[in-house]
Amino acid sequence: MPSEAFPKRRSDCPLNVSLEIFGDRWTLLIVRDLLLKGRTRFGELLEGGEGIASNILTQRLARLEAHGLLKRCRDIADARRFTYRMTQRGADLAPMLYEMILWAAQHEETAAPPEEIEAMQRDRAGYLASIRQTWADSGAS
Amino acid sequence: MPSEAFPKRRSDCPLNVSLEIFGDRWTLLIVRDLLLKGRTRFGELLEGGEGIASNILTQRLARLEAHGLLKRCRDIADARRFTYRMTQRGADLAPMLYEMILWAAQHEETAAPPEEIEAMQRDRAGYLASIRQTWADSGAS
DNA sequence: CATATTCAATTGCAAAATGCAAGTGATATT
DNA sequence: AATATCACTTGCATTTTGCAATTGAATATG
Repeated sequence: MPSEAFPKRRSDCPLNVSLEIFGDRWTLLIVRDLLLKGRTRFGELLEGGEGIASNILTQRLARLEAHGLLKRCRDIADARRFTYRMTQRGADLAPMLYEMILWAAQHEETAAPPEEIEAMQRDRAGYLASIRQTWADSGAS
Repeated sequence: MPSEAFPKRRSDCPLNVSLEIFGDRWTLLIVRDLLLKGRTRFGELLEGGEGIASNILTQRLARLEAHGLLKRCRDIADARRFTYRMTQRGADLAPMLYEMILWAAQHEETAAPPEEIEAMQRDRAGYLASIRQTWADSGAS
């Protein structure tokens, strides 16, 4: 019997599988903050800029953890705290994020500085490498 | 005052902009059928495999059209029908779809044949070119 | 012409997800 | 001991979704 985090799939099409894991308005914003902005704590994620509610954040973090995209650990220094870090599996979403960001920046008016977008476009590999760096710096194992 | 299809943005972050346009469980499945499977009609999209409801399909098609990702035309042969085709703007989502498909196929059990995934991975440019071909064949202008 | 069928879309209504404010318990700080 | 912080959790109103039945326009059939 499928649990809450793993309801029965509508189909096994890989695109659908992706959408059932992170196809909603919030999940990838959390991934952005963890992977691209180097955030690690609940409170930091709450202030992500789009105003996610704490109950939604809790639920999405639990779902991402259940799918092995992030891991949740007690903070060593402060036992009230947890740290949230993307796993390798989760960090592998970077190329997809890159394409989503680039599409919007090219086709819509966004807050992304044009020169940054041009740099992204010019050096995709470099951009992805810098994400891997951010991720590694956050203390991923 | 923002219309229904264009509610006020939560933020102008390009990732958020993308998510506000197609960040839900259904929209990209429709894009998949239009762009990758060469479907063009409402009835074909209804039978996409995941069982989308007709009211959701109508709403998503309208939203995609409002954002200029597809265009809706009366069928020349049968005036009851409409044809739905991705625009260039919409077809530019192909690299993102590629990454979403690849991620799921690499990290989850999916219906995608492993040899197809390996071929995709080996020749990204070729895969994207074949999508452009499918799209062009559907009669896009 | 009359009837039936196809097509895209709409309606009604139940169920689920979301948004928001307030509250909880465990831990830390003073 | 008193207060503050942190990560949730709860309650409840609003919104979105899912599903089945239905609509009206256009087409096909007898």
